[in-house]
Amino acid sequence: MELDQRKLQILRAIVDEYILSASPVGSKTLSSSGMKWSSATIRNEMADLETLGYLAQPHTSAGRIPSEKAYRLYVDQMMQRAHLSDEESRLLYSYFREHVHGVDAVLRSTAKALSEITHYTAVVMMPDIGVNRLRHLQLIPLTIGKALAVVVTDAGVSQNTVIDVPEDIGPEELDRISKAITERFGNCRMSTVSSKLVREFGGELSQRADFVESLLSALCENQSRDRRMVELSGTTNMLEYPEYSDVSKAKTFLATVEQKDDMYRMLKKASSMEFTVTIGSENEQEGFQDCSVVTASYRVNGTPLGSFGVIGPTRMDYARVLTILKNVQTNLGTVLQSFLKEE
Amino acid sequence: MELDQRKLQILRAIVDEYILSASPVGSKTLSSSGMKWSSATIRNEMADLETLGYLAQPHTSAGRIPSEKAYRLYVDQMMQRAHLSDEESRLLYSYFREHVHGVDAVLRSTAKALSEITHYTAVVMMPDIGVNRLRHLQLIPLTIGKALAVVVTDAGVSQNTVIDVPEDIGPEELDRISKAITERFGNCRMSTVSSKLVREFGGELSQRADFVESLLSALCENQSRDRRMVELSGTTNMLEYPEYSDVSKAKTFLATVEQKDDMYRMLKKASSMEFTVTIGSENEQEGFQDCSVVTASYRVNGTPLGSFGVIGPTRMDYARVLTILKNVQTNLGTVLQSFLKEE
DNA sequence: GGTTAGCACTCATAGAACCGGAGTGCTAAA
DNA sequence: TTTAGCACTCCGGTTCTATGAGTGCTAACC
Repeated sequence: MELDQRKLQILRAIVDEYILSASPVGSKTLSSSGMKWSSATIRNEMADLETLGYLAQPHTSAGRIPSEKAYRLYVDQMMQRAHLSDEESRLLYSYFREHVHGVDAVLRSTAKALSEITHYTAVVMMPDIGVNRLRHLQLIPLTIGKALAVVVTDAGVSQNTVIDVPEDIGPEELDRISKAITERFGNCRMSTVSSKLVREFGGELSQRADFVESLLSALCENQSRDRRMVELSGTTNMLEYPEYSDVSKAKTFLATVEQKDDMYRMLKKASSMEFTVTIGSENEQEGFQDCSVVTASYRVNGTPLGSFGVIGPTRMDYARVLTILKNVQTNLGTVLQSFLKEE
Repeated sequence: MELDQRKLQILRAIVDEYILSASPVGSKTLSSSGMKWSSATIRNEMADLETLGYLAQPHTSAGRIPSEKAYRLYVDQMMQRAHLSDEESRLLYSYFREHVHGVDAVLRSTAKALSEITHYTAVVMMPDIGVNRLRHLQLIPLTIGKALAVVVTDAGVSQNTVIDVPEDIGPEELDRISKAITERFGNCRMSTVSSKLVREFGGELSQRADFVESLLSALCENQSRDRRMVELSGTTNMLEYPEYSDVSKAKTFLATVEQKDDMYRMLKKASSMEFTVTIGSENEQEGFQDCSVVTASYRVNGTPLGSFGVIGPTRMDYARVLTILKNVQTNLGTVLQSFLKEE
């Protein structure tokens, strides 16, 4: 069933107002603030919108609040593009100018910027290493039987990994192996640097095939096991909204958001889409039933590397958040590009 | 003014009870739970204790709550040693058995263990690099003009640092410089590897003295600027205590605890002491006026490397926390020792 | 027909009044 | 010196009431 023009207009006004005030919107409020119909007319329309499932009443004789269905409609069709003030976009940009020490730092800085500007909670996924190209592998001896593997890719530096080394491999040989791998696989995507290729390749590496294989699997495992691959910021911002004036609600939210595994899965899933908006119960996470999550992917040369997003109450300012995300997306694209310029 | 035996006994009972219940303790409660005096007697003593400043009354006709002065006395003189159940100490120990991938991982695991076992907020300071001995320095070329410096010390791995490199130094030379520095300064304390020594030393290094100098200063600066040098865990545990059922209080607490710079300073200061107990307003931090902080230092061969601690409400279970910290301290000492065995 | 004014009705919220109970301080007796 | 007793205080919870924002419905209006 199609909503006519007037219904749409009223619905939008209600959503806009509710996003701002967080309290149910009444017909009088609307008619006295720039609506050209009387409160009675609006009342009738609101009753219709309620039976259609776009509005809900906390109790009789309260105003209406938007349902999730309404937010969905709002986001998909009705929302008007928000505008960032010059100062805001300058502020936003400055976050990317300051820290240029590698991809990780930029992404962490992104999380901070997002949370500070939106006043919601921001979450940023560190890029999957698989799509990146190997620049340099260095094995550094630690103690007997242990070494540190440092992987540098075209997108920056990955986590260091502590690996086991057969006792008969000395520091010099580690160095030689590092050089051989770097030389052979430099500029290959990490995901293709598999043990298969190693076995096919002759020379020094083939003699140490077992070791190299275990090395690579250790690198991959470390990658997937590492929980620090999502950066959070502004978790406590949520405590400012009346939705979370109840401590127990705040606690479940904070607990959910700190499940880095879940956050990672969520962002990973979203990274194939340019933007996603997930409203209330559309979220898989138990603790996000009253939240909305808005994400954007960051990409370099069209390849999606990962995603980042903002988590807020369902009545979040979607328009504003989306423009901010769009802004960050392009900024981030430019900065990341600069890390890969000599592809 | 000295407190007689009976006053002490009553005071202790009040503190014990208040730590448990979080609500003011009345004279009847005490007399009916194993105290050998009548409520009237206890009442008189409580009145005395109040004028002496050890107790406070939230309002007339409420029970008494301990003042900070009382906690101080309790901690310094009256507290009885708490006992950990076998299961608890086994659990505690298991945290140190699981993750043995380097110092950082152990300390992170420590934070988690502390917060989970105490149900308070735990904070652990990463060790200062200065006291450690250099094992290996590796410079890895990133792009033109940039390189990654990886420092391995006897205590494990430090953060990686991105440094600037003069354009006329190529990958091979970086490698040679790495080796030269490693060879010359291997086993020296990081703090003594200063540019002075570099200048005094002949050979390749002296030709590149400027670069090496800037390299070392970059390493030191990175060390001091890095905000990730304190690990937090269980920040949201505090929301479970009635002290923080008010969201605004919870927010100020969380905000304070996330000031990693301040936390670092606090722990750094405490690391010269074996244990510290800081009660309420004794804390420098604004947001900790209603909290107590208990810390312990971790040391290897007698040298203090850093410290860790627990933050909770002033009515925290000091006895229990202290035994747990003591336990962790020895465990940590043993584990860290094993990283340095081949000194 | 759609639109609007008017009116009775609902119900959450805030404040006032009230009460019970836990706890005190003081006094007097043991 | 200790304790029983008693009057008093005051918080916290409950109940009651007034207020007002907001509704649905009806009837008049254009």
